[in-house]
Amino acid sequence: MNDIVTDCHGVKALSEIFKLLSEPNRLRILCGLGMECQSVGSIVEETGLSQTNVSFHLRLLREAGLVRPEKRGAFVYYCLPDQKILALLDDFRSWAETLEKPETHKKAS
Amino acid sequence: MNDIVTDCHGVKALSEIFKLLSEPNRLRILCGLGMECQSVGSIVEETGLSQTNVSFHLRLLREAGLVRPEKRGAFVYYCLPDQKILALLDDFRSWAETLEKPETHKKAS
DNA sequence: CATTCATATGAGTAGTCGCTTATATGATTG
DNA sequence: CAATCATATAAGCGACTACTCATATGAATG
Repeated sequence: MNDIVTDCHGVKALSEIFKLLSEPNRLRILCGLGMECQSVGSIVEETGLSQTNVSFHLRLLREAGLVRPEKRGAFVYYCLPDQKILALLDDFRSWAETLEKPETHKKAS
Repeated sequence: MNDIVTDCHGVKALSEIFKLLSEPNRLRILCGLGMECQSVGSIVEETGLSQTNVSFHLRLLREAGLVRPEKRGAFVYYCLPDQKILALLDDFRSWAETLEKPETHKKAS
């Protein structure tokens, strides 16, 4: 019995997570939530995105279970279900920094 | 310069990596490379994708440094630059399985 | 060198994504 | 309950993506 990785099952589900994380603004939202739960308005303020846009992204993250809403009066606070993702993101980032991109052969004609 | 980017630096680069990983076929290609370097033809066979399509995906992965080409006669073998990515993918996958997706409120009206 | 094999590139296209401009829901306050 | 605040949804548009077909490059072989 090989690894998940070796026989590649779960690829579809994994790719969907990555698709969510592939949007810079969504990634910023998640990063901002790292510290503590935040209201939508607070996220709007912090990111500089429109309220509509933030709501749009939050819905996608919410439906995937990447963030969890929490009603507090008229406000909705969004939280990370666990902190593990922050560590994962950090691992990924430090690994990504080690990647050597090949030369981009630009011809001076 | 008040920025979230200071908090979440590297977000742009990270999101680009995730975008590459967000395509199921690319993820499968990477998985297949986990064990050993493979020729393009071998990847085509293994994935069932068209040769053109595989070449297209390989270019993106190559340009990002996620795979490395290695000429062997008329063949080009593609390899992972390091095995770390396999561990990262596996970490991500097992974390993803713990995510609880919210109810999708279907009204039977 | 001409042909064949292995891979790469380019043009075109259907579908998806992210964002914007309205508008709706639902809670709070007077 | 009317008005306002906080958030969510809907429709539409431009940009991007993944794929296909056609073709190009470059190595191996006769």
